This record gives sequence, structure tokens and C-alpha cells, in this order.
Amino acid sequence: MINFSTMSISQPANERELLLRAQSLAGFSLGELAGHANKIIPNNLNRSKGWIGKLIEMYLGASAGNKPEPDFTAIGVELKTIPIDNYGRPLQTTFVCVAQLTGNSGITWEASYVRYKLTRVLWIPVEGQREIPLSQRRIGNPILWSPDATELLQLKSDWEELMDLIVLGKVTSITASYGEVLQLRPKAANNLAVTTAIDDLGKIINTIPLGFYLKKTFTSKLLSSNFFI
DNA sequence: GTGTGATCATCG
DNA sequence: CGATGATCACAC
Repeated sequence: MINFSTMSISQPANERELLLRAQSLAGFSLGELAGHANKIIPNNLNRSKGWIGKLIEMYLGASAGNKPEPDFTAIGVELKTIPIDNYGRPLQTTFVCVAQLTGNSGITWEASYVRYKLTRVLWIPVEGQREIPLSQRRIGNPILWSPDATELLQLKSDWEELMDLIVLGKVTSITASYGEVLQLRPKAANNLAVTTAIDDLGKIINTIPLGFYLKKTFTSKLLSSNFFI
């Protein structure tokens, strides 16, 4: 493992450096990483849902903070930790970004945040079974990924279908079952959270904020088909 | 509230 | 038992 201090870690200068850094973490447990960084390990993730992501971000020198940009802004790479089972299959869907529910006239897939976020992603698989104590869960081999032509088409058509629902004022009838590989689900502090959207008459309404998520079938394929690269 | 990091937990 | 809907923490 690279001898990181617990303080600030420089951003990787390029993809190769980032990948090497990520590869150096593979095989270590969360307990080892947390201990090395003098971080306290929570008993579970119930009240620390983003904890693993933040820990890995720190080790890799991610920089975007809570700005709507790729984590490694300078080199245009987004970081995603993804919980996996014994067979390397995802245990959860993957959050991509929040969905703008107003002001979408004229927006195209090419100019969308979903496209922007998913152009280049560094996936870090992490053992995610709840039976494994957090400190014993191990980091897997990273995968530097860009969507291939097929994946791009799947994402684009789902995005267009979902955006049509938003633009046409059908927001309140959206469920997570729309979309083959991409879905819209609540993304909020709780179900009292509110944002603005438009109804089918074009009037402003209040509704729960939604986010785009990648379904497990999609991430499962990309993880398995890129594993041996 | 919005956006980051996500996973929890209930229900069919 | 998995997917959908709900939720947690934090920065600003």
C-alpha cells in the first residue's frame, strides 16, 4: 500500500496514476484502510451510508467535493464504489446524479449530466454483504470504464424516455420500473423533501426530488466483462 | 433545498 | 428475497 498520510493527498495527474493508486488498494480491508488513515469504523452503514465512498475518495485524492462534477475533475474521471457479493455481482443500484425536473426544454442526451457523469468511471468494487463486518470487507480490483456503443445506446434511450416523462409533466406517475438500465427513484433526505416540477398542464408543482440510478443488471455486466482487462 | 457519498428496509 | 421507495450524513 502506498504510504499515504492522513492529511491531504494529491490528485492523480493522469488516468494511469489514478489506476495504479486504485490497484494498490485492492486486497486491503476497510479496517486496514481506516486504521491507516486514523478513521473510526462505524459498526454498520445505517447512519454512515457514504462512508466507504468517502474513505476511498480520500485515498485516491478525489477533488470535486459536492460540486456536480466528476470526482477527478482535471482528468475527467468519476469515482464509484460499488458493493458486490461473493460472485462479484452488485448488491445495490448505483446513484448517478439528481434529475432536473424543470427547465428541460431542448436538453439533449449529449448535453445531459447522466452522459457527463458516465463518460469515464473508475469502479471500485467492495465486498458488501451485511454478514461481513465492515472492517473485514475487502477492496477489489478497480475497473476504468467508458460505456461501449451498446451501453451508450441503452443509456440514451432510457434517458430520453425518462426525460420525456419529466418534460411532459408526468413526474408524479414515474416509478422505478421505467427504464431498462437507468431508472428514476427518490433522492432525498426523506419523503417530506420537496422540489419543483411541472404537471401535465405546464404548471409548477411540488414533488419529491428524483435521482438517476443504474440498475444492477447494467453494472453487473460491465463489472464482469471488464474484470480481466 | 441541492448536491455529494450512497445503503436501508419494507413489501409484494 | 429482490426491487422500489425511503432514508442517513454532511457541506454549503
